[in-house]
Amino acid sequence: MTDENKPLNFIQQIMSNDLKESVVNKIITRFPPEPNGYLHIGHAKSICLNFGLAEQFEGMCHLRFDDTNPEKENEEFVKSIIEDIEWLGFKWDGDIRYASDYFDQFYIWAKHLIMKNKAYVCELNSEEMKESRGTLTLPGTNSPYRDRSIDSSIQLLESMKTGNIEEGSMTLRAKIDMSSPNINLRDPVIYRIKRIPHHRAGDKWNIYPSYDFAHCLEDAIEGITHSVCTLEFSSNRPLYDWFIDNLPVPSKPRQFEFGRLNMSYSITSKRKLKLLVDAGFVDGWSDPRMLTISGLRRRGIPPIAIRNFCDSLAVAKTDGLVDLSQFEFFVRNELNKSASRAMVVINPLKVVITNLPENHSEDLSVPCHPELSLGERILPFTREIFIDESDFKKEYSKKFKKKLSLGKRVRLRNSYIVEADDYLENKKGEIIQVNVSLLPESLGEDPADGVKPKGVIHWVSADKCIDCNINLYERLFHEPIPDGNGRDFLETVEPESLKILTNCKAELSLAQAEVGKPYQFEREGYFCKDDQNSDLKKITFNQTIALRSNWLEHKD
RNA sequence: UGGGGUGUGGCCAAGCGGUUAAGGCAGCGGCUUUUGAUGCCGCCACUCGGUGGUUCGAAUCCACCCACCCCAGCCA
Repeated sequence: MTDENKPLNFIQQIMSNDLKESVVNKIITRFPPEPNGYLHIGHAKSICLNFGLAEQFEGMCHLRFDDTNPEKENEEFVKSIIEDIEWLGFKWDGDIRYASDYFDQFYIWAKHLIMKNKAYVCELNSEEMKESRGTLTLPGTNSPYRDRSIDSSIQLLESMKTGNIEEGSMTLRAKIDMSSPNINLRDPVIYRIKRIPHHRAGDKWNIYPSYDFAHCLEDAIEGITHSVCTLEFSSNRPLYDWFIDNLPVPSKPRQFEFGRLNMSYSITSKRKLKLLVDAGFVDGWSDPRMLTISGLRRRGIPPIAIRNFCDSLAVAKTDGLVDLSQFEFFVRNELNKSASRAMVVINPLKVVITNLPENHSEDLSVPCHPELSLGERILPFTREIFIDESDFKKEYSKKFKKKLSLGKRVRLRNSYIVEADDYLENKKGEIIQVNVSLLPESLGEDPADGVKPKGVIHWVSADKCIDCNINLYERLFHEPIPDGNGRDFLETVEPESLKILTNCKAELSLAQAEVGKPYQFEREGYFCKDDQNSDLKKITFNQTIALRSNWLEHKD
């Protein structure tokens, strides 16, 4: 799985060293999602990192839901997260864990801090607390409740817990240093009152632990050795260490931060993705235009492509912007290897092969892949076929040499060579039919006269095909950094990013297309059957990604 | 602005005092091809945010400066 030629990243170096010097004897990592939204490609990087590290160093990786805020969390999100991790192909060690399983222990440790005079119940409301916290340059001032007695804090915490105190009126705070240059250390909140039930803990609690208090303790309880998170938590690390140092925890985990993944023309923020979903800009969390794991799945991107992409990413402390094309490379690379080939005409134009009898029908057996033995499929070849509108033009031009024009010939992919004789137009001057003649001996052979066609085009039998819809996608945002320089990212949403084509013609074999299986529609791109808009009458295919094209109009 | 972090080609990134400054993506040129796909070949930083210094030798060490990111939720 891991490439030995690749130099170790800084976390691997630390782990390798910790093992060598017996700082730890086994690496234990964790992936700790908050169930308040769906996972996206940024999480995939973290998943691949944490699970990958555990595998590489023969350690363990836990899956733990950081469910400390019942206001935003629910079971739907828990379910989707589990589904996405499994789909990516990872298996966590032991049972699924939940921060809420440790609530009793957290409470005991909170009282422990009070007893050691390291925490106190504060009656400042949020505005007052904000004022007394100071600013980046000014130190904060001590809360008037900072020196209240230990007994009083213990009693008030108990009342907070049992639901006798109004929300927002009291908090439990760590007693650290109101003048610390690190604002996180200015008596941070440990517990806040939320008199709402928890999706797992029920109505047992009216107070819930804050992230900073809970996260390090969860890690310590589970024996996590290396708690890997993203860069924005760097200034929380001293607080992480403070709790670990001041509580009788069973182990001493350490936190390490790496740069999160940003992708051009995309949003990798759960909060902002939720905005897109809630405002109806997209078709739910699994809209194929979003880089959510479920969106990528619905779009037909193989999990291995996501993993290979994530593994190619640097684990460092720089926060860069990865070009979407870098991801697309891994998608095409995987799909080219694994996708079955098929022919689908997206904008059909009727072609009549005039030198074939009316009822001509010939079954061509053709391979499903140019190199791999993925089997064969039957292609019915008949007198009337469809080709794509863009593959015929009356006049030949050098630029158009690979396509069909009057007097010129092309190869029908997997079939015969035809030559265009004439065409029919409607009143509007649109071409509605092309008449061609077929070169009889040209199946699998070069033409007898030695004039080889320059191009190959795809086609579908007009009578023996299926109708289908095709969803074509463009990037969801028209700015490389949708939320760049203070802009509202919703304003950069591209309204035309989904194009639905309803008159497409697919080869017969695609009637049996399976959801989750990738297909290459030759000369067009990669597609998959949509799991939401396909029915027995008509299938919808989602475009995964177009084929690369080096062909430029201005050349030739 | 106090604190924390980061600056190597269009993008990502290796580099850890002595290399002609890896590699990938993108781009460009060519060959092959019954997918203008794939594959293959070639090109693409006299220079590492800037300026000084240390050294026989600096992207790597030191000093100062500049730019960008994160922290002032009872979010995570």
